Amino acid sequence: MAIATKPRTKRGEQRRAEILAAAEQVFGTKGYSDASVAEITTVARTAQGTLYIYFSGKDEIFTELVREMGRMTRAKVGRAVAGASGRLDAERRGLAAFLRIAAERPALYRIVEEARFVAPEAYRSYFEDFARAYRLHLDEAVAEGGIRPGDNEVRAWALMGMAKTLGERFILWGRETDIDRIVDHAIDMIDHGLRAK
Amino acid sequence: MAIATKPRTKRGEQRRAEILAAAEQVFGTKGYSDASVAEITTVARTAQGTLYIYFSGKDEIFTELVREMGRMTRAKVGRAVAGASGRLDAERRGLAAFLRIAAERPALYRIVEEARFVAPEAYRSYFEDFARAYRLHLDEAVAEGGIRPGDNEVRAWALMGMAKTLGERFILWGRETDIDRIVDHAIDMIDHGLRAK
DNA sequence: AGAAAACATGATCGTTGATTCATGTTTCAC
DNA sequence: GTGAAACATGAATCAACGATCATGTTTTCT
Repeated sequence: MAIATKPRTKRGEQRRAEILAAAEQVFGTKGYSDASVAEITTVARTAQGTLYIYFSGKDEIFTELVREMGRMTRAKVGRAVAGASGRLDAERRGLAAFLRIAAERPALYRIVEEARFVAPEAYRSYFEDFARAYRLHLDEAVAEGGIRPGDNEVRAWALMGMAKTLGERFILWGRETDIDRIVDHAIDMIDHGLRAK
Repeated sequence: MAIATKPRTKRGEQRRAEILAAAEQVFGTKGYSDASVAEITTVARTAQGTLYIYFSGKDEIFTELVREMGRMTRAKVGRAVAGASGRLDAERRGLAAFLRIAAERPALYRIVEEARFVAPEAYRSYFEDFARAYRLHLDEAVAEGGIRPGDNEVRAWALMGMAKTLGERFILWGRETDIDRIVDHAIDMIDHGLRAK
């Protein structure tokens, strides 16, 4: 696999973006191994060889999509959480933002999950980066008395796991349109726990 | 792909089991597509053709492993939860049992997750069967006043998601040996929620 | 013991699909 | 406007691997 170069012209940028968009669609619907380079380039309306100008191979283009999802998720969730009134409000906004991403880019969502097997490095850093930030926010909230003390590393991963699985079940499979309904119920549990008063 | 038959002799039973065990190991370490039938049969110390006496193909043996994980998880978690003093104790025992399975059979754990892409039907029924039972137990607990009312479908999936992700992070990646520590912290959140009193 | 069914073998077949590259076209700096 | 660099093409290559099957061995049943 030869090394690929960054595009140096406007046309190049565009081609690369077209190929990425096509790859998102094809990987997202067929999965990594059923997706062929031939199909990706057909959808992108380019020749097969063109893909290798911008990417070193099938796996690199896949990994790049995982990175894109990482950037997007950090940006959107970060923005959503920015104006929150406290940690529990931030949890609500963050979860809602995440589920909205799943609804808008289901292909990208699946790609990240499949990355666990196709691009384990990229998968791990996606979640570890997210967890690191998550944990820090929880630590701050504990310090400020907004939430009860506890193990925030465990909490961060538990909360990410909830979000992932709710997305899979209600957005990807269930095509739930009322995201707020899911968020309300999940947040109620995160907020108060299950124990009867 | 020809249809495969159930073994009719003791030797047959044993061979099939040997092949399944080899497949668990190979699929679990290399993943579905990097695992070759040749390697599975080498590990099982049989000829390649032998695999096709018991399984119709590479995908069927993989699916069978997902079913095995389903049976084992239902059995072990069911047994663990049986003597619980209430729903919250059942949550604790169930989560602990699940994480112990992840520690004992990490290959099987990975296989189930990869099934999402390799054998989606098997993957869905694994989790939907589990969710159905989970939800019923939560419904009962609400009826008996053991836990607060709420949407138990959302709760069941949220709780399964927590368990899955904690297993991945702390058992598969972190090789955490103190399972009870993880369980304690997670259950504390499930029990009381995050909100400061 | 003998026959039939079940099981085991592994070399071969056939398909698939990622990657390459020689040739042609477009862009852009000067 | 011109030349060099960048970009585009798609047919050909090549390795990998799942599945098969004709032949041989073992088990079971009476």
